[in-house]
Amino acid sequence: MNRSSTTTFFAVKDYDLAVTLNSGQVFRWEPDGTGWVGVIGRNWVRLENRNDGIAAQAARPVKNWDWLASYLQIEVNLDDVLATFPKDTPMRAAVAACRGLRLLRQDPWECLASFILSANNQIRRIKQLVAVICARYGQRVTTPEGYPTAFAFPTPERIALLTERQLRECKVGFRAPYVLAAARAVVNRELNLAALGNCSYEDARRKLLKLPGVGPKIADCVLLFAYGFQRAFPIDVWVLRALRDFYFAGRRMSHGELADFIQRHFGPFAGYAQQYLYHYVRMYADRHTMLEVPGCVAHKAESAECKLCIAKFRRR
DNA sequence: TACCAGGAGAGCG
DNA sequence: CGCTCTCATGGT
Repeated sequence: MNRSSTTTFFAVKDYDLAVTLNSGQVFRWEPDGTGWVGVIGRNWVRLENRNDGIAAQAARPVKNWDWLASYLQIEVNLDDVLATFPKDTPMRAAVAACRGLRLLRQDPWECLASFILSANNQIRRIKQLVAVICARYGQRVTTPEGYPTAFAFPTPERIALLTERQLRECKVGFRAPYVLAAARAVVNRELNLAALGNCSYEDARRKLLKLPGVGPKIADCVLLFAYGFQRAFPIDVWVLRALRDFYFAGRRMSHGELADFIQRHFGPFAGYAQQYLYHYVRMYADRHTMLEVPGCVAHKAESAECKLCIAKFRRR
């Protein structure tokens, strides 16, 4: 039995915190020197990469760190995941560019509410919205000496008590009634988030899709990032561009054609592969560089239909 | 100024 | 089914 301590260490290889915490799957982490500070549940945490793993610091002594190991998915052997990816050129390039990218296992309610806020929004702004909502309505959590105050993500009970107006005052815009409806659905037991993990992927997805403001993309984000359904394959604008340009020569695809291809091509860890594609194309966007991907069929053919390359180019 | 953002709902043919 | 418009808001 380990002694209670405010610090611990996870021996793990191929785990890059910067890539993982900035890959658009979570909105609660801020850089702190050479590490990262965030709140998981009611716990303030600081994480830092070491050569041979991850050093963690909490605000209070911790006896059992299982909750953090689960959140970080420490036990996942990344090589086993990567080995299942298709061996095509775009996936190879994405894996090479995103070394150490992992999928977290987040709290379902926080994940659901956060991704409802993500609709037609930008990551930078989603982070701001979440921070404001936590600061305004979340419970304050203990922080170590010298660190600014930190807040937990507000419970569905707390959100359900708010008015749409109060949420709009947090600048969430048209998403206000959606967040409110989700909170109320959880509180009045129309939706049992804890039970979704025991459902099949299809059942869980159907139940999430009943919520207003939750469509296929947001449902798949929650199923992948909070429940670990590895089949879930969120398709946002960037992933759609990546699929279209990498695998369909820049032409438009029907929904059926797309779903068919994804199921056939990406294997048992399709959701993981999706995250690599997403972060891969997005990291070039942030650098304002034109994406010259070996394997980008449309680009290789110098077709004007390579929307991904055009998008990068126009961002300069 | 116009367009975009880890979308989804409503109205239309 | 598939298309288009709209929904707040802030950044480029």
